[in-house]
Amino acid sequence: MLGAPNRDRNAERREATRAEIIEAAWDVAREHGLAQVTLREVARRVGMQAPSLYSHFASKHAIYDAMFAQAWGDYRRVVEEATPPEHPRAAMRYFVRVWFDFTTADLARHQLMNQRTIPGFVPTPEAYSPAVEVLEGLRARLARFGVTRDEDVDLCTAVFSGLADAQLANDPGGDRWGRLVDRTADMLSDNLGLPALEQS
Amino acid sequence: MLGAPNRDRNAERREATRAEIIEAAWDVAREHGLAQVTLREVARRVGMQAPSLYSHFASKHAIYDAMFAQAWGDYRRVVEEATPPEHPRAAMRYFVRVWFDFTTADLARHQLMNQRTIPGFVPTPEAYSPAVEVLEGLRARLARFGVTRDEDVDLCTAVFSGLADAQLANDPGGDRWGRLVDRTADMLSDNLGLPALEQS
DNA sequence: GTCTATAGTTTGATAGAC
DNA sequence: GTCTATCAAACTATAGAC
Repeated sequence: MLGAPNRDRNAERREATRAEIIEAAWDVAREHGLAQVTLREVARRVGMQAPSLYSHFASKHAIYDAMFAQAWGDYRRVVEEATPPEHPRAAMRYFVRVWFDFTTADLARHQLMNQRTIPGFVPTPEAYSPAVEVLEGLRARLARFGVTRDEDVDLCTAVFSGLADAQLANDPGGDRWGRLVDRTADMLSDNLGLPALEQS
Repeated sequence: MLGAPNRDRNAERREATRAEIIEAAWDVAREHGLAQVTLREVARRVGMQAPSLYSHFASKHAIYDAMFAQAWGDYRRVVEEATPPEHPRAAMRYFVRVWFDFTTADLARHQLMNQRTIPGFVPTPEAYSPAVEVLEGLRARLARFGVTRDEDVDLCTAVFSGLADAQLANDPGGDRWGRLVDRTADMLSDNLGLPALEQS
């Protein structure tokens, strides 16, 4: 009898090709804009003809979908691997900072993650699930500080993204709103009634 | 000699046609999305053939440009005609409310005013000027309350738009973030050190 | 799995008659 | 100022050979 190999080299290469395509799509998005991603250009960069992409993705939207999932998956990993400070106020600063830095680092990624800029594109539930988990993670972390009401969490998310949006929209590549991260976090902490930092 | 007429009926009708075209474009944008506005569909609604639009606008972007100018002009008018409350804290609530209601009332308009969702479209300086004036107006009004530093104004604008963005992105047509308008305004007032409302 | 060839569609814009 | 006719281009997607 033939022993079943414990690695599927075909599947591995297939997955590698998919990753290559997605990476090329990100490159195009960053250089020319998210909506300007074309199959021809993506294919050109991976050394294929456009129709060959259909061996790996069912449609162009499927590529966007994979990019969406990857982006939110990356952010989830960033959040999960990091260890926020113990103190609630310090943690709040940390949450805002991590979100701000991640979001403002890549405009195309921000547009895909947080805006509906691609006509007709709606992420599939599977692609969307990392985003849901991120929000649940935030909810859980805030709950440890006694922040449990939906409206409190909603206030946080709105203020978080407002800051990053303003930075990208009005001063891309700059620091004008980045300088307000700590202050904004403290403002939220005040409003939520988080305990003051002990002074020594 | 011929007396010069004091009304140019041709110019008036021309202007009326332009307005009609812009209105049709808004209708399409609201029904199908801002990026899905096509000259054919706009023309159809005003009873023209697509090429006829070029008698009134030099390009499709010129239509977007006029829409952009109109949207910010409308908001400027709303802000200028309104009389905010005297008290700083009440005024802050008022500012946020006006912005929130105007922005969330029309997603397509919001995308055109505040996001860069149309590939390649950049508003002309003339179209942009109402937006600048709105910001200057806010700056002036905040200055009356002693809020003069750029970073204070930046904080306000970021929080304002964050709230409206969250509403449109996560609960369009709903009220989940609308309920946070007053609270958010108060949070800003606290942070800016605005005087407390006198209690009776 | 990649290719060539091409279908099929949509779109912005121009030329020129009236 | 509006029309018809048409261009020119771009794009996604499919069919079928290899």
